[in-house]
Amino acid sequence: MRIGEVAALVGITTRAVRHYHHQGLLSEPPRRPNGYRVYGLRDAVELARIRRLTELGLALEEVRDVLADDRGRDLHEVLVELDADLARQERAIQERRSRLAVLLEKASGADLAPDDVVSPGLVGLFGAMSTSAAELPEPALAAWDRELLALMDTAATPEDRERLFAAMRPMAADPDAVARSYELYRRLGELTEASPDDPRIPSLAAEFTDHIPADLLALLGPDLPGASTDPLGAAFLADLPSAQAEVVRTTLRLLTERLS
Amino acid sequence: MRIGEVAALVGITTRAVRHYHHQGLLSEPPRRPNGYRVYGLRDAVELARIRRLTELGLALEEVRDVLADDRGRDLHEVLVELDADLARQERAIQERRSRLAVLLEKASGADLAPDDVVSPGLVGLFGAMSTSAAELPEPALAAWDRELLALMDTAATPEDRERLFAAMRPMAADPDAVARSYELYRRLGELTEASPDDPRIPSLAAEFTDHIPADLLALLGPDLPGASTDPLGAAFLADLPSAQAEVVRTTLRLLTERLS
DNA sequence: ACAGACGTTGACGTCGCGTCAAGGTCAAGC
DNA sequence: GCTTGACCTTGACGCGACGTCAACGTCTGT
Repeated sequence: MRIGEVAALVGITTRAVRHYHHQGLLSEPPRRPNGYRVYGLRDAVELARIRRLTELGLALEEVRDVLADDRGRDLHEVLVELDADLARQERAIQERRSRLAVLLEKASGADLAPDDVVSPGLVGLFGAMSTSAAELPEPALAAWDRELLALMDTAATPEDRERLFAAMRPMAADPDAVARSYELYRRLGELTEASPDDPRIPSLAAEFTDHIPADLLALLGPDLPGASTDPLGAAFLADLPSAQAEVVRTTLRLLTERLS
Repeated sequence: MRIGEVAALVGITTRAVRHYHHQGLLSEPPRRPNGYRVYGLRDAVELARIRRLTELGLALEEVRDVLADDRGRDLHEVLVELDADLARQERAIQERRSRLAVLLEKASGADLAPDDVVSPGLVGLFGAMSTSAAELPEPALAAWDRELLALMDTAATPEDRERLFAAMRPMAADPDAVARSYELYRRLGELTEASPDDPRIPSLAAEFTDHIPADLLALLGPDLPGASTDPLGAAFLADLPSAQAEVVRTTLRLLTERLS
């Protein structure tokens, strides 16, 4: 047989056959005087073996090792390992699909924005908030805060997220609390052009401080953004107009005091 | 923030961040006088968005399109398509795992050779044969035939295989039939050194012909290897010593006559 | 002053082939 | 004999999402 025939017989391309030669998986067969390779049935059987193993997901190098060692022990180990690997992949795909399912379900009712691609827990949190705030316009700064939450969603460990979202859920589900949050954000928004010593700053900071529930504060406590050492806090403050940054700084100071 | 800080914040490598810049997923931020990139919170949020989408399995190009078009319709289509793709992958993995499971189960009892990596149907067929022939030594040519079967396993369509294996199973499960097969193979093996006009050839061919059940012959009928046109038959005969090839040729001729 | 941890650009490696490019070979039909 | 078209040959680049040097400049702490 010539290369195209043997390739068609085992259902692969001629390119793949030559590739296997090149990688040392299959020894080069004899040639006709014109240079054409001549394959026998043994080659076809060997190719079929290679193909079955690669279709299982073995890398070509592993296939080569298996065919070289040529006895079962080694193959068995490889297959067990492969099965574990496939199991991992399967779980990963299922995880992704479940996240997708949440998104697609949500999208069937409402419109879908790119920043909505977050963990199911956070989707639930946002859903609760938007229900609570059904009639209220959302202040720009609150939307920004939501983006920050989405950012945290990728940064923290799953357990941390769970606890954080659990602590926030009561607030998100309470229409009064959400309305109060929006009111505070609105007043913060009014300070865009204010000077850093505006008289409204201390009182607004105090009200923000009072608005944070004790359990949520306790949870946040250990790593309250010091705004001095960590780059996240620094970038956060650097992005805000100075009066607003002052409110945040004061609020953080008050919260730290409340913790001690 | 510098690049390492923003990368750590969203849980990716600096190389990935620069890659995203290079691919146009994220615009280049301003630089310090020393050339260092300076990132703000918006960049971190954007990176987190990119990361969430890529983790779902979107290609960078798709992510770029989604972020560019920036409204839900397009994203929704992409996600539906993605879900379908993931579903395909999941099925493929499950298929592979189920084949692996058959192999691993079999391997726990007996030893495992590379050529045993075949379809479940064929594994069952071989299992039935080895049970039927528990006490008999397997002739070398029968082993060779088994390899050919494994070869067909990859070549034919699943339905063809199913029917073929179904037709062969009664023979494989019948100890008398298997013993008879082995006997014929043994006598074929004795012809390795014989001349092409050895007197044992016609009778052996006749016995082989009689040994094939009618239903199996009917199934094989349409594409009985003519040994003239198709390369598989030619290679098969070319690989055999001349006397044995003569037996095969005669048997094929007799079978063809029996069909007409 | 110097070590060590950061940053910069640029380029090559990964893996299993697909896909040209630039030819040579062969059987069939004119 | 000539052409056409299907096959064969080797060699080299492309893909996708970065990892990993290399060769170098910059900042920070002791």
